Amino acid sequence: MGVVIDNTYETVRKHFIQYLEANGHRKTPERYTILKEIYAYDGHFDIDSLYVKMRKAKHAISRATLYNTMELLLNCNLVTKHAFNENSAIYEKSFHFKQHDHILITDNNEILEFCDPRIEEIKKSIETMFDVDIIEHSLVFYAKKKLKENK
Amino acid sequence: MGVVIDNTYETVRKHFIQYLEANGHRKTPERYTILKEIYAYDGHFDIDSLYVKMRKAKHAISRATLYNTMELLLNCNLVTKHAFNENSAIYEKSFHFKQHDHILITDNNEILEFCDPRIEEIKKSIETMFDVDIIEHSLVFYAKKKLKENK
DNA sequence: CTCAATGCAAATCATTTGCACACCC
DNA sequence: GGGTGTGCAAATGATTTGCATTGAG
Repeated sequence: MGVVIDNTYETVRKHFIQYLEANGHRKTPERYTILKEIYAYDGHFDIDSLYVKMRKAKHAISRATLYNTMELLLNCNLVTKHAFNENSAIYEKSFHFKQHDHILITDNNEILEFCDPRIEEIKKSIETMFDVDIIEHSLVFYAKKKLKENK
Repeated sequence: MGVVIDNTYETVRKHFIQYLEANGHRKTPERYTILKEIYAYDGHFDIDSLYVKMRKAKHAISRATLYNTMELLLNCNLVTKHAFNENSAIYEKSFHFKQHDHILITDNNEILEFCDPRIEEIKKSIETMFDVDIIEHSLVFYAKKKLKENK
């Protein structure tokens, strides 16, 4: 019961290779390294965190290459990009992961995830009402943790 | 039937004055000018557009002051700030306007607005499920206009 | 008078770009 | 070999900051 989803690095790498070949991009070691490090992340990350991670792992990969490669990974849907805060973009790996939306705990910048089918319904209504095709959406709740009642 | 809502500049100005006094901020002419120009806007705007508008109206107000004042106006809920695109922030006046969410038409960066009560329901579910208080939310649909069927 | 607010210019920070060199194809 | 990809450093663009001056209270 339930679909077995395979998003191990090996599978994801194959997907990336397909994309690179289909679009005439070179298969450089840097690109694989970046993909691997991204898929080793548990949650969300920004470019600077990724850059530091690379440095610690002794990979001499420049920021320019990180930005370049993120563009490729976005195009083949292996990562997703968010603009939660106005400063730096936040990314997360996204291959075969269940689509979800986010809750930002403003106290500590913690990021939670949730799925709610009603968003899909709203989306359908909007498409009909405005005669548009919705390509994607972003729903973020900004919240505070409820204080424990120590009555 | 229905509540009469007053968001003329005069009323909004009173609200701003209350806020300034309550927080010990000075009532400078620049602040009133900025509020007035913002409320003369029909839709959304960014800081640069506002700056140019000021210049054309012969108001010698610096960008620094614009940024400062936006902060005050955000605090007293007279404007709302969005991060639709990752570059520059987008603002809109918000006093006693019906809360709404946005559709971004990616072809031409047009911004549409909609209200859907189901978001409020989702919000309540999330608050219960995660034991948090949601302060605000942001829902954006990125869409393309549907091509006319000329069959 | 005093200190917060302003205007200007310089500083910052994420991201982009230009260019010489490296290496995938 | 040829041209894309890379690293580096410089450029960009939005926003912030430092500081001398102004003016609201």
